[in-house]
Amino acid sequence: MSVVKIMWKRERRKEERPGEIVKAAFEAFSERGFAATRLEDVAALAGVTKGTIYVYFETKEKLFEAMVRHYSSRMLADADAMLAAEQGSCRERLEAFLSFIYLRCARNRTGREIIRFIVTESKSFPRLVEDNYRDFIAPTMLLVGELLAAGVANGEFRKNVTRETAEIVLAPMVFLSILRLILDDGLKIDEDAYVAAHIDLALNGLLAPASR
Amino acid sequence: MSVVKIMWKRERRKEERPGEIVKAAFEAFSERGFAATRLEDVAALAGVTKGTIYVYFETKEKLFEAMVRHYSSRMLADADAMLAAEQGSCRERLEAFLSFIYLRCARNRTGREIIRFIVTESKSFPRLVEDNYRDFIAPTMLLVGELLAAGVANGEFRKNVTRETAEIVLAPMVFLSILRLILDDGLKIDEDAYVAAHIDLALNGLLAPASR
Amino acid sequence: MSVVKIMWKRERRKEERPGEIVKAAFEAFSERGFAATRLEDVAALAGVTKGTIYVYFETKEKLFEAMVRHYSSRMLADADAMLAAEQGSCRERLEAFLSFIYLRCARNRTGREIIRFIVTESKSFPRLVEDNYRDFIAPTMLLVGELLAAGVANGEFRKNVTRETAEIVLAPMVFLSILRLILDDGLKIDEDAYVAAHIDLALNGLLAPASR
Amino acid sequence: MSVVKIMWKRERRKEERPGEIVKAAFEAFSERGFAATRLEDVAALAGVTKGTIYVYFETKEKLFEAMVRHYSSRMLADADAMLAAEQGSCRERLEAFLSFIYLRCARNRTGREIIRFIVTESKSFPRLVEDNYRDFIAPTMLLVGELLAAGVANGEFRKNVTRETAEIVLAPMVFLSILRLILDDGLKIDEDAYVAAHIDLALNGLLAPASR
DNA sequence: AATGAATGAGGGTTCATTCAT
DNA sequence: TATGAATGAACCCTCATTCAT
Repeated sequence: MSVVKIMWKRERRKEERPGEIVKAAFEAFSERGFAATRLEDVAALAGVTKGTIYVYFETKEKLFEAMVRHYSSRMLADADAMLAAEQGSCRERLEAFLSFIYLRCARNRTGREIIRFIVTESKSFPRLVEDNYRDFIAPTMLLVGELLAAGVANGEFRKNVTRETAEIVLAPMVFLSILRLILDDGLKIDEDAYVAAHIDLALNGLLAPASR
Repeated sequence: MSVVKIMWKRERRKEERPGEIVKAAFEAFSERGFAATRLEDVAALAGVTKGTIYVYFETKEKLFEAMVRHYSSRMLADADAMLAAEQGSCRERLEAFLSFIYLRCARNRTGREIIRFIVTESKSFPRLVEDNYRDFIAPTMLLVGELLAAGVANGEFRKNVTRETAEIVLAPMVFLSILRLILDDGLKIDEDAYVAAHIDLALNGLLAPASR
Repeated sequence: MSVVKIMWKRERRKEERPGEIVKAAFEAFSERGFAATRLEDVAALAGVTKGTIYVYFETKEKLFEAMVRHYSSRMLADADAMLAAEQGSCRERLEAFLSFIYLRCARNRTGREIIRFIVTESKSFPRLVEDNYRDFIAPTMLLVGELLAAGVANGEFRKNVTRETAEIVLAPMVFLSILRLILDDGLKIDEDAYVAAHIDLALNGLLAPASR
Repeated sequence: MSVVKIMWKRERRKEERPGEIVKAAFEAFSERGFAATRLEDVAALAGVTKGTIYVYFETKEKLFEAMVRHYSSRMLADADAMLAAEQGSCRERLEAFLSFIYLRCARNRTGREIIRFIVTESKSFPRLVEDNYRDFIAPTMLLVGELLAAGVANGEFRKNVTRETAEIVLAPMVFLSILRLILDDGLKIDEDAYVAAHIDLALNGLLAPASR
């Protein structure tokens, strides 16, 4: 394949190019952040030259935004449907949702890197935060909030669920993402055990029955 | 008289310069990240010129590292002492420790920005993560882990505390930091209520007594 | 039927393409000068794509030269014939020629822009000047010079007509062109009055009869 | 001198640098026009590196504007004073003024190149035309207009002096400038004879006394 | 003949770093 | 010690040109 490639000086692949460049941009920006990434690196990763990037993207900023949009767009997509589809008690539905979101965010490199982009570039790309908050974070919190409220209503959950509980319930997932992001392969954690511990703690708390 | 004054100013400055530059570096790097920050911005904030920075710091990288080291060094310092000093039940000590660490990290801009630096520059400054993990994150987890173990041992806490529980217990604090970092003043959360909800959930869990 | 039509369009296009490109080149190069004009602009104005230009012209330079040649070629064409055809006194013939050349150069956008090209690109395209001087400027001066000489010979004109008089007689026409070029619509001059004043001054001079 | 220069890797000449760069800019922009001139050429001519230019000028455009402003600022400066100081008849004062302005514009390379800049870059730098028209061209025309009006008033000049006469009287000077600009050393004209012929024609016209 | 995706050399601009003062 | 003029490597972006279709 690469031999053929070498023979073809100019490959014309209008359909595929943008996708390849966005993918390369994801890898490059993940590796070094927006400012420190050279467009030449993106180009090299995509197997094109610098100029080609500008055929499809106006500026480095626009490429970055397009890339984040591409990778975050599919995130919430079916979360809603998934939660709606889920049957059973609120507890079961919460467990299912947590498992689902772990899969989508923490245990999925794409999800983790999106989180990194948001933290890393929130100052330079305020829209990145705005969009993600509006389209992903806020709706997720809302979903969980409604689930919690339903649980309180039907007596499954304790009455002291508050406005902040959703954030607190989801926090361990974000934290695991962060730990993976900064420690990479250095993180020695059994993720299944982590998720199980998370669910257990969220549902049952630390206190022994006797202590209550 | 004015001669004496001028000399005084110079003498004092000599001592304070590095500190002023480190402070300026914190502000500048917080605002734009490492790569996008110009040494000239740091210099302007410090009230000196670019050249002066090189009197005290070899490179931009060294300045960044020195700055992070400076601001994170005092973090753990007294956490240990504080926890040791704390009396009372494990539950009380945990509550105290959580409050303490919220104060130190999430509700303190310096702490939050250190978290951002770690997430933002972990790839470019692996030592930053290594040092912080070794000196701060790991010890903190260890402290909490020991506290939890003690609570289990004396019957205060449930028996299913695991290796991962410490991370999960602390996660909401990190998540609050992240939310503040990315939403800045846009975050409409009552932090006292958040901390209270966090402690309540960690101790009691979601499930209503009847559901258990 | 539509097939025939389409073929017709193509056939006709084939003939017209170079002309359309040259026309577009004139507009584009007029607007921004040689260096600052992008071939893409020319293409867009011509209703073709960049590649098409290269079907007809080897380089940007060659296109520019062809364009200037095209628009300046017809300038002198009939000036000679016109002057030869003109009957009457030398004074009448000079008046006729000045009116003619105003029409051709100053009051005609094409003529003005050619003048601009010559001034603008004389350094980068020495041939442009050489060709225009040889084919247009020099012959024009010669024509006027001969007319002036004839006038001197037959007693119509004063005897102190010199080698430089032709340039001086024609200068106001060039100056008007320049003013139009740089002031565009901002030039508030009655061109008819200008031409009349020019002819009057050239023939009669400033001095009142009494002063001579 | 150059030996010394070679030994000094970095010359610090804050006072002289901007002037040297402006001078180099004049040479470079004269030679190739704004768009085709590389800042590196300017730097080389000024004996500095590209970066140094940006110590003193924000952009290439700003440098160009500063350069034109520098070289055209002194043009009108004393023209007014000169004309006011001039004694004698209107005819003598006009002759003196024409000689003066030939010296300032046509026979002075700086003056000629300013004229070229105005023609060349009028589209890209409208301010260049505006400023020069307001500060130089319009006042010059006004001066000459007043002189002509005075001459008409005192009977020296013919009564048919009009609004356009000033332009026509000055045109040969501009035309000589243009010819020099485009033909450079190729222009075989005796400038003294040209000026003399100009003045003679302007004053006396072409027509022989008998023809009037 | 016409297209337009792809190229890559080159230019404007930035900025960490140096060093004479 | 402090300065800031000067440097030059490097980066983003442009655009004339090529060439497979």
